[in-house]
Amino acid sequence: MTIYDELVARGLIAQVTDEEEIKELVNKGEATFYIGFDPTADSLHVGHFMALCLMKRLQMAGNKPVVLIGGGTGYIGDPSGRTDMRSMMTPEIIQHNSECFKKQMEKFIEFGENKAIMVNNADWLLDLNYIEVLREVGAHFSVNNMLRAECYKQRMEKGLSFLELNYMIMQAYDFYYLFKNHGCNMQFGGDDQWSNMLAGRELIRRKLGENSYAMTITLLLNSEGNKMGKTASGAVWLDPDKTSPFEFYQYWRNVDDADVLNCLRMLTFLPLEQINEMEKWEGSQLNEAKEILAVELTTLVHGQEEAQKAKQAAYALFKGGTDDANMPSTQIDSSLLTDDAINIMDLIVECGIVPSKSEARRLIKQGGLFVEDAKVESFDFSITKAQLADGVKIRKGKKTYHKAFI
RNA sequence: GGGAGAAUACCCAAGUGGCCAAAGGGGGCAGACUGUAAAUCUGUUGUCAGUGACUUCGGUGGUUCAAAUCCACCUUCUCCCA
Repeated sequence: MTIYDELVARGLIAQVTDEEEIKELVNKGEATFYIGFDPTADSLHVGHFMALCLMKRLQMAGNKPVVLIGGGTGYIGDPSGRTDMRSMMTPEIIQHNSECFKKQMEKFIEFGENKAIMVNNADWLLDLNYIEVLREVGAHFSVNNMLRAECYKQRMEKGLSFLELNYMIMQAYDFYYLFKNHGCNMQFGGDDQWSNMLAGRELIRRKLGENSYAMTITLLLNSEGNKMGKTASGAVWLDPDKTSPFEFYQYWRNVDDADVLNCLRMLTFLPLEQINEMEKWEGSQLNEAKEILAVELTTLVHGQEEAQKAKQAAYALFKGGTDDANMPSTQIDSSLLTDDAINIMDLIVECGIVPSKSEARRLIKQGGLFVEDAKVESFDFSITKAQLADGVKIRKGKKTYHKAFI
């Protein structure tokens, strides 16, 4: 199976500008493609992960990836798919975030001579001269057309600043710049980037009279049509300090039945035959598929060792095993103890299991808090120093486990 | 530049002087049922202390015994006209 067919079979491709030509380019390994990442946070998340996987797949097929860090576009903020204005980031934060991105990416993509390269559009965008840009680039854009683009349409109601309107132009310029200076003939991105990508393609055509290509990746949605990789407390991060390997594992272990196969296909590197085999699985057997998904992804992101630890921790907690060494834990400072003991509510707030004491109170009242698998019945329940010395297993509801020790 | 309007808790959205910690929905959390799933049903959802206190309705001041609600100014956004 050719790489292009595989991408299609995995459901990764949303839109392409020219299927036949792209197919040939990619299959022959002749594409130099770029994907842009805006440094909006200090860690990559699951959404980025998909793009990285795609890069890896294409790299394995001989194509050359260009990672573009949006150190310059970060100054503007992409309005696509957003209903509110992005808050502006300071240069220091952008710089910091860019560096965090770079570190994380190095784990996935091979950089180096004739391999992937990484560029930062701050290097060329920040020095642009306004008048020059208007003449050289702005002249090629029709505001009428821009406003027709899907990404701006949604914002016509809520309002769109001139700053944000320029995001498209900056991104188009990026593509043009990379085309000219790095021979980059293709751009990939999330499906919400489609209009921006077409704009770049258009710019290249008008300025250089050359053809370039664009392709978007299907957004990872769950069966309800929401973006995946989001939890109530925010995104699922790739940084182990922001989302622990155990939580990461659990996130995937807990996806809806309806979404498992999709995730396996789009996110893992398992052979398609193997995944198709799982399609026959039904009911509780899907739990196995979820486990495979969780192990595969955790391995990719955090390494095999962490993945196994997470799996074992999950087994210990949910299948009655004994190994509880790998669950999330918090060390309690002895200064929090009074008379060598700590109240259970204070303890779980300290561990971050609940955000406030009121919430802790509620939890206990509703019978959702367990210490060493025994339900906590009273607000006065407390844990002694001796117990903490051995490590105390705390459970909130059915799925949240935490260990406190001293 | 002129005119009209909006800002409420995680989100959407009621509320136009005391009965407002603030309806309703979504989301979240917990319970039951399950397969660590979905759907469903129940409870809960500002903070701190056990039936009470404190802080909240864009910001700052003011009127009043009493303000999310009235007034002034500021900020941000939307719409109409130029």
